Amino acid sequence: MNKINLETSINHHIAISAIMIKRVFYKILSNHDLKITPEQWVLLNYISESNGYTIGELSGLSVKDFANTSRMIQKLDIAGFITKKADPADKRISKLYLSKEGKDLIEQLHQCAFESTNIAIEGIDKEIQEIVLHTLKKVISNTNNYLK
Amino acid sequence: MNKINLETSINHHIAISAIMIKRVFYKILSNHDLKITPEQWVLLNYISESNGYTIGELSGLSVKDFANTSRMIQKLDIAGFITKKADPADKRISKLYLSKEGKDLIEQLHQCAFESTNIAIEGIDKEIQEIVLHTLKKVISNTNNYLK
DNA sequence: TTTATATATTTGTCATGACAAACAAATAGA
DNA sequence: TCTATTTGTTTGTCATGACAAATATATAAA
Repeated sequence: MNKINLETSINHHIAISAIMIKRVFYKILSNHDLKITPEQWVLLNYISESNGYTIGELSGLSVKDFANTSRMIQKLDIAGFITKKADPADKRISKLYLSKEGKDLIEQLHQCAFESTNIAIEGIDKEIQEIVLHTLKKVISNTNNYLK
Repeated sequence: MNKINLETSINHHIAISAIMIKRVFYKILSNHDLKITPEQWVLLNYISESNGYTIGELSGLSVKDFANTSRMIQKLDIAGFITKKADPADKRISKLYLSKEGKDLIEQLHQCAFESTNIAIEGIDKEIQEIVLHTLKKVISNTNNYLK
């Protein structure tokens, strides 16, 4: 039998790393008294980088389920960090923008993301970081191809 | 400002990889008609490796929240894959064992885990895999130290 | 134009993750 | 022994992930 050993499984360690990184990010956000989640931060970050993304576009960019993205956007909207502008040409869609509060928030979020990244990669050579990043992109592409 | 670029962020790519790997695992489990989740598989795997873990021990091993581990164990118990044996010396704890059904299941799960691992790491050199594994362990240790 | 299909989004449900609170049993201290 | 604290576990709540179904609008086909 092909028995998996979790202790030497890259898949498993990616999963654990992801959980731990998210916990650190949560902690840092909490330390900064920011009422936002790591997942919401990803969406806000994409919205801040371009004007007028739709929920569908954000869902694709952030690799999140369409339905869940829709709900997260609702929360960001209710919290007042984004504004939705209905598209006159297509009544199904809205385009998303950062509000003033969202713009203020995103500045602080970049700082939090910076802190959590530094904690995670502390003591890891730049060269190694490049190798790992490249390998993770390969993993993402492998899994993406399988799921297509 | 220290602006994070998600496209070159190791943290972000670890998160995305974890999501994609889980999707592949879900898909494979579904293909095999196995009514179990990737998270439950991790718990079952630990239970299969040693006799009589408690929920607390499993929670630590699997890096999962105690409360969530407790609920997942309830589900595995209800589904009939494990059995709980009350400890006569300490009435607070139960020790967990695989049932006959659980033992049958774990064989198939190893095969699924093997498949999903192969899909994820296809085309990645053994050497690189070692580097990535080692780096992920460093990330886990870094984040763990921060959260302590 | 009318109907069928495709697209964008929302809603519902169940499993899991984080976190706080409740509980019961075990253990330490007065 | 009795009380306080610790330990192991369970329950409650909210956010997210997966997935199915519903809804509304757009577009293509007849």
